[in-house]
Amino acid sequence: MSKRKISIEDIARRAGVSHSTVSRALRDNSLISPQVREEIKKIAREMNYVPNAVAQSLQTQRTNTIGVVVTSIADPFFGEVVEGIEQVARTAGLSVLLSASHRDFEQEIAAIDSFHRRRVDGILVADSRITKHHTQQLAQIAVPIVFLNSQTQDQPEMFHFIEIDDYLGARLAVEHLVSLGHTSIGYLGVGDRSRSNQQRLEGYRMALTETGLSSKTDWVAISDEEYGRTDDVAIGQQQLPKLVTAGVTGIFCYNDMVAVGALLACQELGISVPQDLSLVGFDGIALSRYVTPPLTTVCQPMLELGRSAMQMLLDVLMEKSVENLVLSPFLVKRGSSAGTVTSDQ
Amino acid sequence: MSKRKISIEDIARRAGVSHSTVSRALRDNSLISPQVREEIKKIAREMNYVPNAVAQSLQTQRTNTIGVVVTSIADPFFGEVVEGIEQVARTAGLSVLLSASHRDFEQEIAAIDSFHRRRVDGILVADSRITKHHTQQLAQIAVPIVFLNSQTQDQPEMFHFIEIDDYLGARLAVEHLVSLGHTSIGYLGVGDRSRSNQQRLEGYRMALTETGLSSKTDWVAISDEEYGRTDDVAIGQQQLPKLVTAGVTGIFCYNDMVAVGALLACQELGISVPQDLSLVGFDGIALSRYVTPPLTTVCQPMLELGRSAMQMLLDVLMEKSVENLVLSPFLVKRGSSAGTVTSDQ
DNA sequence: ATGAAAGCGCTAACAC
DNA sequence: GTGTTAGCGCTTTCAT
Repeated sequence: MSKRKISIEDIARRAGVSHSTVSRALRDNSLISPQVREEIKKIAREMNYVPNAVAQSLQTQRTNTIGVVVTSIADPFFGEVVEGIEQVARTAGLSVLLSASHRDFEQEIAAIDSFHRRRVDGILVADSRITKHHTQQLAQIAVPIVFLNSQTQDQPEMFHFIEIDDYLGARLAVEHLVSLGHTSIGYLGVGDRSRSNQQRLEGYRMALTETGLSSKTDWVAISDEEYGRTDDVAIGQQQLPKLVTAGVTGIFCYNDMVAVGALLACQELGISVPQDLSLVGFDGIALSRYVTPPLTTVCQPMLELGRSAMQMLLDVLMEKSVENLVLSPFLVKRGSSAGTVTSDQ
Repeated sequence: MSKRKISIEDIARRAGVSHSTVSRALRDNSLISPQVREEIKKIAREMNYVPNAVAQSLQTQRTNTIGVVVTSIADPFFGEVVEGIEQVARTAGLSVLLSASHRDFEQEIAAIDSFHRRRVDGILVADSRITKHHTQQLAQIAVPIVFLNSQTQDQPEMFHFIEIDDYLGARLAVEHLVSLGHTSIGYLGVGDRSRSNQQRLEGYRMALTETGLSSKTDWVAISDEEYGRTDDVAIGQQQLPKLVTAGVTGIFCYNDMVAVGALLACQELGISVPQDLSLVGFDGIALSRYVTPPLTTVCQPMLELGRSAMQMLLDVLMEKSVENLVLSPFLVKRGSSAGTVTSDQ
């Protein structure tokens, strides 16, 4: 915190008033005569006074700070989300503390705990791994928490959450492929994201069933847990061959990075996308637009996810009533998917 | 800051000791008898005591928090950098406050000011727009600041900085193209990043001169300021045709996003990369690996940039002597560049 | 309209 | 070893 700074006492002394008068003047309290108020402000400016937010926080019991936990800061998905969060946080005069959980339960708790000690006004947790078992400890915290796309099966019902409709997303992807004429549609998923992966898989199965199609067991490829630690692109690359062997003509991928991996594998294997195989991603990260062919993908409104989550937290802080939110993803058709009725077969 | 929490007073009362004894016990002060210490810790645990970092900060004059300013949180480049920062910050027990400047001078100052009020222990600013004119105001701050890849021409010499060698980067790019046999090499830059863009352009010119080649004026395309607000991909797309018309066979692009834009434009114009035209990017963001063809690019060690910057700040805080750092970029050859001696011309 | 005094929760001299 | 006291810089009754 460096050298001693100017305090309201210093200003008070210089202005020949009490420190409480300074405090009031600086905060435009209506009871201070306009003249002294201006005089005090002038002196404060001259002395380069910078209010000490720490002292203010101790007194007011508000830090005007929120904590945000994401799995990885470098992940383009969370980049967008945090951008959205920060935008509305700043507008509301709140600063954001950022921490990474690396999809590790311990680190997630550690981050939340650190925020708790720092007395943040609220916490946002993306991709949480917290289950009901730990609800107890968290309940103590008494700090408003909003979960974004929580990955736990049993959402602690006492907290607020906002999430994207994975079932709907999966349905959009599958229906798109079906509408293109595909009948052998696979799913390429990841092993360690319990909830979203599971719901997308379920959604995929449901959509298939509803359209009168079925899914063979070998049309679903999920990476082993061991690969879970690898990056998603690698997962896509490793798993793609299986699905091709299984004979699918269209694949719904867990997310865009996985889809990119699949695309890379196709290039290596001489499989043309979308002529030989259609690929659909999930998320709609910037990257999806720039690969060749550009990815057809189920977009999550990432910026809005962040913005709305922050707005929910703001509402909680202002003690408004808050409804949990389920956001709808939307399909963006691009070059990686096409019909099966190939002319040049 | 929510409801009233347990304080050391509460624990003291319950343990039948004074609050300072509790304070000492909790912090393993050697003067407290082991038995009471454990007893107190036990009680603290039972009462779910969570130390109030705000009060600690007010007393110790340290917040164990640093502030980080980047131009955009969603930018993949800064994502990596911040990831690096957060890693070493957390290891050192520091939390990070994150804010975006959107390449706007006012917002940058506002962010720094906000950090100042919050009494952060140190500040990291990436892509700063601060010039000597404002050095005065900043000097008052008396908070250690480390600049990362400062974009101002006149670096305030009183602060620490770490940056990447743009001249060397440009040279690597140009020499690579030259070694491939190119003699008509262009530069595709952006209009609003004064320093890095200028140094890369200069480096490009120097490298050309050194290898005995020249550069025609229309071999350099810089987007207008107006496009500056658009995204880099759009800039690349818009500017590429000019350079092609000018007859270059190889282009050094300001960064990867610009290069991707150029690549997209090529695809539309039916220009094959690298057969008809070689492209070299800058940064080495993940995306560069996944476009087709993958980008040959001058990589900045992004994670290391963040880590080292944070380490520098840590050193400053521990009052070690600190040297400014200039990091070297390195070339990664991939598919977007190739020789000019085309066989099928 | 302004000042005096208490207190937010903690650490650290200084006593004993 | 442990308690007493002061104080970090601010906001906020309560007097006047």
